[in-house]
Amino acid sequence: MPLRPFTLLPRRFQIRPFFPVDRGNANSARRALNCGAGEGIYHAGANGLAWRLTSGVVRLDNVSSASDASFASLAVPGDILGCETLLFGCYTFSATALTQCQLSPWPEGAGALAGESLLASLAQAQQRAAEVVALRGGQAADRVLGLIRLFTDSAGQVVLPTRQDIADITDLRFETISRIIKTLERTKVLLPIKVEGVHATRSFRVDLAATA
Amino acid sequence: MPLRPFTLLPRRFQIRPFFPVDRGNANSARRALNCGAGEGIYHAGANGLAWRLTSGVVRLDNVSSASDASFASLAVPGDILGCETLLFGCYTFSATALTQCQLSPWPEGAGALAGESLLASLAQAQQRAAEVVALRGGQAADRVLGLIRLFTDSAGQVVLPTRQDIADITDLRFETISRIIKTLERTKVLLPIKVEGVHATRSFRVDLAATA
DNA sequence: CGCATTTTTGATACACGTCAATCTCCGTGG
DNA sequence: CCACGGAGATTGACGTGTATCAAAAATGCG
Repeated sequence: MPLRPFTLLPRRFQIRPFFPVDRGNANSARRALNCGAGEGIYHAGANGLAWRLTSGVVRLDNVSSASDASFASLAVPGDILGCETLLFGCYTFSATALTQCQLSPWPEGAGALAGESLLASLAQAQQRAAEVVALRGGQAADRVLGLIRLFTDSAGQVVLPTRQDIADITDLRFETISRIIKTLERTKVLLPIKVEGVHATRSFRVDLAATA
Repeated sequence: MPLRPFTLLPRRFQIRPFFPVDRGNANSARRALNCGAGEGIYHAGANGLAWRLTSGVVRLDNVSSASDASFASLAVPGDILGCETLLFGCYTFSATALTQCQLSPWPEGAGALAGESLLASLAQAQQRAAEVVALRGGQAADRVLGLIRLFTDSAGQVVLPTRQDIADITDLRFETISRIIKTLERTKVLLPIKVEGVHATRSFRVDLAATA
């Protein structure tokens, strides 16, 4: 029984993202996909294509019961999402865009499944695993800084996901995240900036040198 | 400057495992490899073969400076280790056997690098990442139970790594691990058993039903 | 047996969790 | 254009699960 996009439950008890979108036709057309922050991309148990993430950051969740989701991993540009669907016919995890995202169907071409390309993806997946593990160890402030580093673009700007998403990734509480980010603002590590279409509390200019 | 196997430093500040073994010749022969618990398999920055783990559990570490190692990930039977060496010419992580381990050179055959097999390894790597992430979230006791579940064989017996290794994996302190395991013994979840060649405090019969 | 390593246990401290109130942002409709 | 309402963010007061420090007890090896 699907819930409507907006429910009475606090966010952390909601069925994670809203998945009203039926991409059935779009999928079979093998077109690139654009997702806004917070949007669901696919749901565990469903079937569909595998994707390569070309921009943005995606959150993957284990979905045990229908109404419960727990953070499993992250994907950043270059990573492959949902490749298990090619083997098992359905997705193992649910995927949600944490920032504006672009995805393209994978594998890209006829010969793409062979050799080097796939090997590189495997190495990249193992690298990613280590990075995500690192976001869940050590002092709270260091975890948040690690996540900020992961989300910051080459121009030194960052669009963060909600405090609750950051909390899920780092295994902290959203109140703790809020306190840490406010402290980073006060110490000039984060400078709030205005970005079109993004919640005012989530976009910053980053000065990681100020952490030292 | 390599340290001798036994140093004055407490274990958690040591260069993680001892890597005196030069496997150069054995490697080029592409023979299967056996490792005892605690033994180093390969070291970050070195070059060598990629491996498929056929039995046991392996710990992977990020090695930043020469004398510092931080937990990065786990590998269990079926997982592929060090595949990045085929691309970059050297290992990204250091690998250490947490239990008795068997490894065989990878890829196994001429055609093994193609298609399904590699795809399955990629899916498996992503699955593993989610499991390791789960070991670093939630209450301390639940993390340890999750790790015990991961190490328990089909016969319901388990050989755990040292308290310090468990602590590194779960991002807890070894004193905390010790307390939790002792409590599990007292509540009959873990029943100490004697296993040949294994430290007495590390082998148990497991009764996970007793946790409920 | 004696010593190094690992584990256990106790006392105490603190980082983060919990609960609850308030505030800010932003979309919606009068 | 402004009032309204809901989601998310902030802040404070207080509690607690683990960390920390220290010392003793087990285990295994030479």
